[in-house]
Amino acid sequence: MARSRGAELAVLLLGGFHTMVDDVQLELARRGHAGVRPVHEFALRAVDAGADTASELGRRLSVTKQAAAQTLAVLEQLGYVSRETDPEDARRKRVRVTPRGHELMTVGGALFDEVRDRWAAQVGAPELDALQAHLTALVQRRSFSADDLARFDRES
Amino acid sequence: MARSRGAELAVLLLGGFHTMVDDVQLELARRGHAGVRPVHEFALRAVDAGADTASELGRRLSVTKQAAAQTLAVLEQLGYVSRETDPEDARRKRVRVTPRGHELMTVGGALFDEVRDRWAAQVGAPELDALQAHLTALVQRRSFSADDLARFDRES
DNA sequence: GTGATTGGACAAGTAGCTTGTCTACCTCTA
DNA sequence: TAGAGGTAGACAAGCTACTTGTCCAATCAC
Repeated sequence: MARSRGAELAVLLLGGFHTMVDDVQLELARRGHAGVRPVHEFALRAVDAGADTASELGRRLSVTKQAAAQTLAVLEQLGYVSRETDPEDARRKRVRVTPRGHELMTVGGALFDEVRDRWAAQVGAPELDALQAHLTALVQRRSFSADDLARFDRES
Repeated sequence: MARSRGAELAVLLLGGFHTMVDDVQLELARRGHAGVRPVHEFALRAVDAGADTASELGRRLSVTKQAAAQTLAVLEQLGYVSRETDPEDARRKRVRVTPRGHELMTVGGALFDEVRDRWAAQVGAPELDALQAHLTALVQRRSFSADDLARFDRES
């Protein structure tokens, strides 16, 4: 039974994501950022973009605040964020990205770009640009990256 | 901090996969196949393609045989596969896709194709064909779908 | 035949999420 | 200004899908 073109496409999309992430993660580990999962890096970006409490991060990532708090606990333990009580609202603990966290974001972004460059060399830059533009149009209704990332986890 | 084009692409790939799968899964549930996760459908295809024991399925999906056995137990409970001892090798329990299982594969494939058709209508059929062809070239080193799917799980 | 390999099963552990519950704190309004 | 309702965070228990470890029975290779 031949698989449908549609199912093939779905697998390719996931495979493509996975290919990129695996490459990046391997290289991140070599550069002193072992144990970082995709969700970590994207959660970090969300924090940096303003989701500076567990509850808010949970909303952005479409997970419960408890799950977000767990992610933040990991990020804190790895030294990527710090937490301090908010002087203006004693309920809150404000989360801030540490210098090491920013370094991870910078290095991670650069590594993703490197993978993309290799891809561009393989299929042609205009073709890859078109691919990305089309995907953007097709996926635009979806938020930030949200629960997509929340659902992508396990790591080697 | 602007996200890198590379990281954007990664998110788009995952988002695209997720968009397709969500649509298909919703419709499958409406058609009497509630509770089916992507890994189920793809495991079913692997079984149908010859991975007819738990150990072999585990190898194909890059998970342990125990994990594969658990997936098969779910598939069996949902009526998509049946298991019987192999008369030629008393260690084995041969797994076969039931008629209901084949129906799931057929319907699922058609639903994926429908999503793809909608996408083709949105960005143009030649453009989508090109996108898929390029992705195929970029991802070709990866196996079947393998651990990509094994890592994609949780469902609403 | 005997040792190594394989398939399947059982058990325990892990990771990351969930829901539920609780307390402390803030905000809005009568 | 008191009290109702909402929000932030923490703790606990439970779920799911995976893992590793162990075991036994059947088969294979020499």
